[in-house]
Amino acid sequence: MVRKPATLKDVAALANVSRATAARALNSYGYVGGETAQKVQAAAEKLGYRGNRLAQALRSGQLPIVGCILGDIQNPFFARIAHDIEVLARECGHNLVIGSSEEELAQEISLLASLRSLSIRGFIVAPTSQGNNAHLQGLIDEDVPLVLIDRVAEGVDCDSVVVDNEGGARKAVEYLIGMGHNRIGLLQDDMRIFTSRERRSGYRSALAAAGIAADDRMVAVSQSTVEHAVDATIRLFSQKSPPTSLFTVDSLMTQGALLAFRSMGVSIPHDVSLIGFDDFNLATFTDPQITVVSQPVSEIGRAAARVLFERLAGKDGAPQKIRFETKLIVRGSVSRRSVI
Amino acid sequence: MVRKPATLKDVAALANVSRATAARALNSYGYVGGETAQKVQAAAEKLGYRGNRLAQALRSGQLPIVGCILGDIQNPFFARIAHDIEVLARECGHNLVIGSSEEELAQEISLLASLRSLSIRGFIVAPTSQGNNAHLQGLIDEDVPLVLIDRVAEGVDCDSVVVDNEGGARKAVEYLIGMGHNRIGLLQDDMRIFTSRERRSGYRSALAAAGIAADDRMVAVSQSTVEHAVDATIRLFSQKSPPTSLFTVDSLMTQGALLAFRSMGVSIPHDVSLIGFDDFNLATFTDPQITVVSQPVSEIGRAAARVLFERLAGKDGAPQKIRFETKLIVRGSVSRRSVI
DNA sequence: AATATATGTGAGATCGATCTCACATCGTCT
DNA sequence: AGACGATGTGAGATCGATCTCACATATATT
Repeated sequence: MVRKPATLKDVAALANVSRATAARALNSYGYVGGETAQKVQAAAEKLGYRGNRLAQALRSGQLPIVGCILGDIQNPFFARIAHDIEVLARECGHNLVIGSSEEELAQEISLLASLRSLSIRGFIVAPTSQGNNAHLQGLIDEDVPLVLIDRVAEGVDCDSVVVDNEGGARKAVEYLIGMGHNRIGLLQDDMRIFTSRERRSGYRSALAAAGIAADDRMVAVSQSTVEHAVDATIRLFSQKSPPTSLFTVDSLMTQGALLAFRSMGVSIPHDVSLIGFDDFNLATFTDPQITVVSQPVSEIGRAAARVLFERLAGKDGAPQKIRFETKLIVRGSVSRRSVI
Repeated sequence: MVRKPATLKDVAALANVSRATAARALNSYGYVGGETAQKVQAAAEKLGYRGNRLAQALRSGQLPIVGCILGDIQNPFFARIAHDIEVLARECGHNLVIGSSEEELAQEISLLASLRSLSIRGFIVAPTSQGNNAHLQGLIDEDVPLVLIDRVAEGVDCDSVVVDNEGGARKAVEYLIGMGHNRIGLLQDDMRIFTSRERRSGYRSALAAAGIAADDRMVAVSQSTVEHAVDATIRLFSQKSPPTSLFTVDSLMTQGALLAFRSMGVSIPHDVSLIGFDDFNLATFTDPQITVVSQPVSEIGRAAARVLFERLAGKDGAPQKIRFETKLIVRGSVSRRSVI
């Protein structure tokens, strides 16, 4: 029952022509007699011939696969992006290899090396690290198309798709300040991560503009998972004089903060005000609904894929740096606080 | 600046040996002189040689990649599974290609064909369809390892990892009945989908056991996304005599139902009781917390990957049919109803 | 000393598809 | 009639790694 897939040789034999002719007939290039072409088509049909993409790739040097290295597919933000990229890739006749760096530079590097040895055509990467991006520069040096997504990497000059993190964070914090808050907490993930740095920078600049001194006790750092965020929030709010409001840098952390507040019996927005970066499905179900800075998630993956496939199609030119705006969506998780 | 990656030939030339010897030195097989081996290693090192996996694969007939076709990576259930598979694959020196069938059989078939032409080593598939599984049978006929996940396909005899859908659904509905409900709604996705059928079957058998007649007006069908579930729920509860309780077959639909109830001003559990299949992060944050039937999501992907890699390692034997138990987690979204 | 065995190495075939080149066979134009 | 272009086709090289086979040496055994 174990029959090997048919090869071009088989097709050629069945059609009584040479491999070269069979190839011409199937890929329609060069001169092929009409009748011959038919014979070959028929033979291919009968054998269920379906070219070996590996062999084709060996010859052409390129496998019709694009690689995608993200922080974590479990994060709905990245899941959405991965999905959109996959859809576009399929439309372009490519498949998608996914790797998760788990925010470890070493992992990212080894994953990339492993994918490169596959002669993959192009990459979309959400780089983990700030500096140390020789592995990414290496791609560029060898003219392998690379699109950075969600984050840019220092000193790596290539296409990128990001959002206005700093501006979004600033809007959020300015809104809190405008509502009378001055003890504003920040729940962020690791400083190695670009978005985390930018969002913190927006947080800081909003504070500075309002003349509020930065205070490290107002800042908690955790990994970007619901569980870690719960712990970090509890720690942050167990201090003697905790923040009166909290800005969280992504939706998983927002959810973690929500769960933490519930477990601590802290009421939102009565006891603490909350505002998150990145919208999420249940943000409007919770009571109160959660005020967030939203980013156009559905655009990001598509934009990155579009740029990548343009490059694969041979488009030259200066790197495209796409940056989407963010939007403050006011709901009910922030309350006005009379200044004391 | 564009230097091609070094090939074995380059290494051999630099080390002044033949390609064969270089290969032997690098892969340590056959006889190689100690000194020669060193020279080759050094040359490889200097050139940054890193074998072309494509060429290796063409020769061996197999690319160290496993394919994974799921319904939708955006579903946190599948995202979790994909993540776990990716981690295990990496440990086994493989990469992961992901495709989304979007619950379309045609898509699943074409995706599988496209991945097969890559000479991928094995597959993990969540089959969309009930019958019509010739494409899956084709894999088995050619001895390509295949593990079905979350769902099994009729007439396809291979490894599989599923949960006790029927039992889980029965537990949920029995619990509702025990709480005095007899107008029990079901929000399910397409009947083509295995889990949907099984969970409905559990729903039906619980009703039947309690002597409650099945009523099609109590059943709503929608795609498995939050948005579609919102609409379906609203339709279901806009009838003259709507259900007094609802069982939803997955977490996205549960979230959709929650949003729908909120928008309709229906209070849980006062007006309507709700119980969902598959737990989710915010289930304990909502007010009330949501009662669910949980499945061991973190086990499923890992189990499937483990089985797949055992097969890839050459393990023979009868198909493994793994089936995990589900667990009813009682929280606060179901209220006792006095029988009228 | 002669044969057997262990140890190293290289030439060339192979995987499957593609592409260049050479060689046909037509028709057409001067 | 001879020549040139258009049209069709096949032989063989190529992509890069691997593996078989043949051929060397060196060491061991009788």
